[in-house]
Amino acid sequence: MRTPSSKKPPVEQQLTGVVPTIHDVARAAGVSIGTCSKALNGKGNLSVETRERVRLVAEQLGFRPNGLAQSLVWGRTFTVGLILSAFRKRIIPLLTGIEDALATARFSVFLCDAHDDSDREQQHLNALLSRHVDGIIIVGRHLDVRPPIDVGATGVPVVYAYSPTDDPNALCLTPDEPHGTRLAIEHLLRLGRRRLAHISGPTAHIAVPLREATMQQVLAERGLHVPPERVLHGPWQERWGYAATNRLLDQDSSIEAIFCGSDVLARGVVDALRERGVRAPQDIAVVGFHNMRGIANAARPALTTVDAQLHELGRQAGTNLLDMINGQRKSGVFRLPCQLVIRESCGAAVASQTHQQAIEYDDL
Amino acid sequence: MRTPSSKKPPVEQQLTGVVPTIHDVARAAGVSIGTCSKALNGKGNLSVETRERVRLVAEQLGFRPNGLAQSLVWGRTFTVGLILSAFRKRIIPLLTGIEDALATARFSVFLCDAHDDSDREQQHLNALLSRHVDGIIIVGRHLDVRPPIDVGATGVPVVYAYSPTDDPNALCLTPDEPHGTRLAIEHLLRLGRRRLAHISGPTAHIAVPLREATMQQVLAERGLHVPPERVLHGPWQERWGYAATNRLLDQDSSIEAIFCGSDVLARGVVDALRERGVRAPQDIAVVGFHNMRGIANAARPALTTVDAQLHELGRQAGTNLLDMINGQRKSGVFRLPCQLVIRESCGAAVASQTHQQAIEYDDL
DNA sequence: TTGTACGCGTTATCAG
DNA sequence: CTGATAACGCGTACAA
Repeated sequence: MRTPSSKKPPVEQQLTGVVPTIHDVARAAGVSIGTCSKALNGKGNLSVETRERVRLVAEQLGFRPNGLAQSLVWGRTFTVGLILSAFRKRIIPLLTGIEDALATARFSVFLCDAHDDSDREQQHLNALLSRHVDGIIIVGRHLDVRPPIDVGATGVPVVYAYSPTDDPNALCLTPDEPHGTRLAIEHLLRLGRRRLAHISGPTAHIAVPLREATMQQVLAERGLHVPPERVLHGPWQERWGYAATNRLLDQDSSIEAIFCGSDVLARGVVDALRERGVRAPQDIAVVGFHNMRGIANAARPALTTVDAQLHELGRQAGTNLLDMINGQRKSGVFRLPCQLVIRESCGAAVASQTHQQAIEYDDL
Repeated sequence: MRTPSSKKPPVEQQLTGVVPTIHDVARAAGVSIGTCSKALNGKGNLSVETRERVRLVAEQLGFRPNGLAQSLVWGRTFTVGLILSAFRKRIIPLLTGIEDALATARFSVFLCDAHDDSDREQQHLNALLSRHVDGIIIVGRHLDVRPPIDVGATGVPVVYAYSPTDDPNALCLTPDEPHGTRLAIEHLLRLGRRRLAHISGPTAHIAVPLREATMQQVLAERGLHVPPERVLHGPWQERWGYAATNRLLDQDSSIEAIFCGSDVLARGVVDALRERGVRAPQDIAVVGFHNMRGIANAARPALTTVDAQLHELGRQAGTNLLDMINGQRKSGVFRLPCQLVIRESCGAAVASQTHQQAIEYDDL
């Protein structure tokens, strides 16, 4: 039998009082806990009077149902796990997109940072599974294919966002960088630029050679080509963009445009051009990648760049996961379109300063 | 009575088999669930043989205790809620610090983004409380004092990280920016700079006037002072740092050093100096704030700047919360020391490029 | 050394 | 219209 006062002092309820359970509400309202539950959840047939009375009492006591007990009964927790290979600036829009979609559906999100360590990733995964999350989102570090996670017999749905995996019946959402590259190159061609150069990062990760190949392909469709000596690889640093530009222009003054593997590099590029007295975009147009707003807007001229739409990708990862949690089966790799953001460094009226009005006013 | 086979098909266990409970383990091992529990948790007195047998069976079945049920029994969930006023780049080190401390203690973290909306914050808080988190960390948007949250009668411990609150018995950890400012100014004085200028952001948030006041105070201790015309406020943009520098030098060529309210501004400053032919640091030394590595290292010269040690602050927020969860009572506002990172723009040997070796090699 | 039975807080299915 | 009572999965005193 249940001791009526299993709580310490059943007296004072307000200040530092023990949190009330449904038993307390039932007792205070003079009904059974069954009735109480029905009253609060709007189920069953109850007299309007009792229902209201119970609700009032619950309100007064500050009753809040214990989610653990609910989850145990429901077999659902309304939580999802978010495993990050690493916590980087660039994926913030992705994270907010995911959070948006899930919080809207009243799901809570477990944040797990694997620190690029597969052991830690496994630990987090185990924790998530014992907490019975309803779904999992994996955000990889690069766009390279990553190994799939093993949820065992739990059947917990998994979505891979950003980096895909090679498990054929997993759902992967990844930015369509070839599409973004195509947008950029076609934009340059439309503006009459023919003699391009490409400054990018280390070839170790798939994204770098992929962008380069796509660039060449788009150009090839017009019978054009970027010769090897106008393609330069180095570290992802402004200084490399700067140095590469100087190296490039020292040996070839006929270049009409530079397509960069990132905004960081592009900023180094425009700095180098300005200091050489080369006008951008009139003499040489520049296009970046990633649309890092701070960098792109601070550059002189502000950078035209490819936006991977990571917030939208995150949102879709979230909603797709919710669908899967609701029983839908989904799989395959989906590449989401990019968008070209046009600023002064290529295509926008040089005088326009509208983009700069996006003041980062919170940067304290 | 409990139906022995409450699971659908008690046959296949491996592929897509239902996840086993402690009952399944007990049955498979031929013991009662009580014995089973003890065997798995190392409690009670069991024969080594049974204990091993049970453990083996559990292993084979891939048994994983249901955390919900455990939490219900323990009265603890080993989870904490992390409420962010807004998700900004700058607080990433803070977040990783928090995650580090908590994950090490095997706590899971609920990530809640309030989007600068107090209603959403309240919703997240309610969700966290019904999920019975063991503790909560609040990360504000600015360094200004923020309103406290109300955990009602739950007694859930709360730590405010970054921005403090005015609840006298709350625990707040916030960077000691006056200390950081003092480090910067004293560094400048040590290098013999006397005629300083200050370029900063909008005065709306406390951090801006506070840094300025501290600067004046440190100078006053040496009988020095920065006159109002050498203190400039504007938006947090590189362009403002650039413009402010030009305005400053147009009317006063005797300035020996510029203390900036952020690295973003400082980068605009060094660009302006270079383009005017003013040498930094020889003619004018420059100090920034925040140590945003990308910006600070890309600037020419690389920026000497104040680091708020947010990773460490996050770590301490985590460990302090764990202490409170374990029963310790803590309160008060604690200001954590900053650190001056010396680079070429003020104090470091100009030729040294060591800092730049911190290549952000993952910036794909 | 092992098993039984109760409790954690809630929902849901029955009788009444 | 309302009240017992059985789950949900686990930990643990207490009994055997």
